[in-house]
Amino acid sequence: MDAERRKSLEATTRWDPGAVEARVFAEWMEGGYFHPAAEGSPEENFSVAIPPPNVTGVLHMGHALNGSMQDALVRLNRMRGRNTLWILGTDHAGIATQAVVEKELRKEGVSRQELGREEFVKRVWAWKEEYGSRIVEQYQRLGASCDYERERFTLDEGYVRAVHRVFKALYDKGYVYRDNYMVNWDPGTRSAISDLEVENREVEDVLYSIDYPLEGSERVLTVATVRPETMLADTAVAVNPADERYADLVGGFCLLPLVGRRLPIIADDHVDPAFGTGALKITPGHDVNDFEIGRRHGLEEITVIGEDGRMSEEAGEYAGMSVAEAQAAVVGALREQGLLRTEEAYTHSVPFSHRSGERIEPLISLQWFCRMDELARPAIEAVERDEVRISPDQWKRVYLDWMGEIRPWCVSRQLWWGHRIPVWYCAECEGEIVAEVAPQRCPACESAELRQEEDVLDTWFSSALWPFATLGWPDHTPELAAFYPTSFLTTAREILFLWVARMVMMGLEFPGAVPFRDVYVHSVIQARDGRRMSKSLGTGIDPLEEIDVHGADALRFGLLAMSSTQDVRYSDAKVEQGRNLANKLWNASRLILLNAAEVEPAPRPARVEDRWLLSKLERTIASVTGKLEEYDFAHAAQEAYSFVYRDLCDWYLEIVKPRLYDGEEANLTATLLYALERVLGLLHPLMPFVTEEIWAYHPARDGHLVVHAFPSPDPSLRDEAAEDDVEAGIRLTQRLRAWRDLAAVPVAATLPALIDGVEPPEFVGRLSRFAFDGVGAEPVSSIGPVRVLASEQLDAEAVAVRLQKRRQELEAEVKRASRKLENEGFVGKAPAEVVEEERGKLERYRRELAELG
RNA sequence: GGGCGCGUAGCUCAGUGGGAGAGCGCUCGCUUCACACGCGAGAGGUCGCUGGUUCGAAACCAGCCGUGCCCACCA
Repeated sequence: MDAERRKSLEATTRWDPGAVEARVFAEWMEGGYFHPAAEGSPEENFSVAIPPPNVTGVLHMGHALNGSMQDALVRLNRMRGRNTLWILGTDHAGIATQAVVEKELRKEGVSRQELGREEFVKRVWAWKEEYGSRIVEQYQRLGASCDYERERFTLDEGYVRAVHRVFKALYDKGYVYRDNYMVNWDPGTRSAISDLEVENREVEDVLYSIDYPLEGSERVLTVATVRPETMLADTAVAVNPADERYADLVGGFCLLPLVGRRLPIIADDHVDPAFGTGALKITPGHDVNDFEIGRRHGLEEITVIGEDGRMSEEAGEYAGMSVAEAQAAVVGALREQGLLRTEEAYTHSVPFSHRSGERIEPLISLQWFCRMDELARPAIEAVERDEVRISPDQWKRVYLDWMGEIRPWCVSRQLWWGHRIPVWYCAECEGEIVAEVAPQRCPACESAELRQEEDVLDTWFSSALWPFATLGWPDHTPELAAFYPTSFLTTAREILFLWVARMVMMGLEFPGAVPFRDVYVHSVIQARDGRRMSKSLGTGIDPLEEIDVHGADALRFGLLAMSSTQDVRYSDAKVEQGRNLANKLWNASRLILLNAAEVEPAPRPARVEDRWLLSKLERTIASVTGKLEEYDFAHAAQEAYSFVYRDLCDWYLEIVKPRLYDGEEANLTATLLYALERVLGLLHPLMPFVTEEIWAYHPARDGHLVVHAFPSPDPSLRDEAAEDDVEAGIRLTQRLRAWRDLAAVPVAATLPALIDGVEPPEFVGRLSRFAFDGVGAEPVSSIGPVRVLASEQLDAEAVAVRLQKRRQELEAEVKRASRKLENEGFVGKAPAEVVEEERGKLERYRRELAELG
């Protein structure tokens, strides 16, 4: 270390992440450490595909947690010498991105329709070029060691080829088809959406009972509905076939009020005789159940609500009204005619669009669908056989349950931004051509008048190809050969079906192998008050601000430490704990580095505390590494913290300070430098910046820590005897300090004492300020083997209080242990070693009590 | 309607069959030559409730109360 650097290290008494992080990150990038060669096999290599954030996105806590976990594993494996790739990229996010650009246009007073499709898509690309890398830069602030040179986008050129290849293949197999079917229509985005993008909310509606007159009779059939406006599209009334009340009416007709249409009365099992009157109006055009019933009975499908959420021409006098207006009008008319029997408040769950927040309007619409059952079968088997391991394991069941009941996926969206569906329609022969590239002529009739499908694909259709499309599939690229299947995936549970399950299906169907070996479903970090973190609720906490204030290492540590298998509230305290740990590490390292002699780092224990430290370090390395491997990030972080604070700083460094300041003991500095090197390596996956920066001052440094060897276990350094001896010494030191405190001894006073029994390690007397060479004076108290001698620094009364307290503690313990040992059941049935242990305790307590007198 | 969680110190959370733990907060004491983002010592808990299993339960079982999430086409 040259004089300049030494001076700077001496002066920097606090870890200052703001001054260091950007520089260290730039060094990593320059070193090219994140950009592996496409060599080796997926079995030897380690690869992770990042869940691609939306291009419109800004880094939120979910990304930060997810990223901290992935980076911990990526760095661990890179340091272990594996060829490691972390694939990065962004998602074109159809609806979100289109909405952002449309909003911009509105400010300019232009609509996308006025602009036209081609121009609009150009505008979105321009937006993407300008703002699309924002979130990627934010991942860099976190320290994420992604391969930024291989960044991908779900709409880039190669990706489009992959999507077209997949669409055509699924079409050729008959999985993808076009059909008029009931879909979840989102009036907000004016597009169909999939079942998974629908969320059900409890809503209070009014349940209306309406009388439908029977044809040729004075009787009426009373039906119940929360959506009277849809009656305009009714085409039947259904009753349960077993319902005797209506048996004679089945096959007859009733008359639809307001409209006058004759409605057949049909029997269907779906009808619950116990609900309402047991008669159900059937609206195949606007209700999912009714649609199914209608198809079973061959009913007419009438549509009275348009895609704009307003009543259509078919609604007659109600045409043009909003759904709410039509409802009021219909109810008014029914009331006037005396057909409205009852109105009651009714709470039920109603589908809403997850995208726009608007109430879903079930509509019959011509859309593209993908049949899923064939694709699901191998994806179920792969998880059942643990070829894809999902943990924590309750999520495996959730995955399997959902896959078992999978339904067709509506993949078309009425948007402009996205993968335009590669289907062309011939104007001449009306043929349908599915092709990977735009065809020039119709293969059937040679016509050149071809029109491409207007709709685009669901964004999740392209995301489903992420792990292999990013590696160059459908080409046989070196990247694909080296890194597919990927090793590991972390994800939030909300996209288990939307994304993870579909990747497994597509991976098996196309490259023909599972996309990843391990899926870890992490918990949700909630806002401080326990609500969801959400931008709209204003409950989000900005990870970038946390990084500004406490540093990236602090945030990473905090997030990992607070993560758990259950959802947790965001804990500022844990982030501060991380910041404190970074600072502690920095200062402990300063102590070592500024006092280190010029020696090779090596474990050269000279005293029992050295053997203890090395043994504890071994234990910690094994344990922390094991926790990381089983994705137990919280305990990995806590154990690393505890080692650094407790074992290394509070005890070992305090114990060896005199030896260190002496500067004559080469063995000690060799051991310290060795321990420091291993600690930095161990902590680097969790806290990359501070560890890399400290490493820059380490005399053994031969390159960046990011590619330094991760500490491998060295069982020869385990020493249980040293651990026992030093830990006994630590406990004794703590008891002596507590004794002093209670006896109100001045802090600086050194108390005379002597040892009766086994000599404790040297540090005990020093750290507790007892001198064990006392002679002559009278013992006033015993603490283990230590006999405290009378001196003018002792307040007799305070000592008496202290002794009394200890006596009471011991008496309680003796009582507890005796009672246990007098219990015949315990002595007779508990394992022998448990009983033996209890006997030992009792004896020790009795002995100490006797010593106290 | 079905499923999965959770209820432990003032707060946020670990612990899942043998003496209640961590971080933060709180109290007391420290200008100790790495660090006050520090050091030392403490206080603080009928482990939601009720039963059961067991020599022994915070942990296992049952019921109840409270609370969160996911899935679901009964108007």
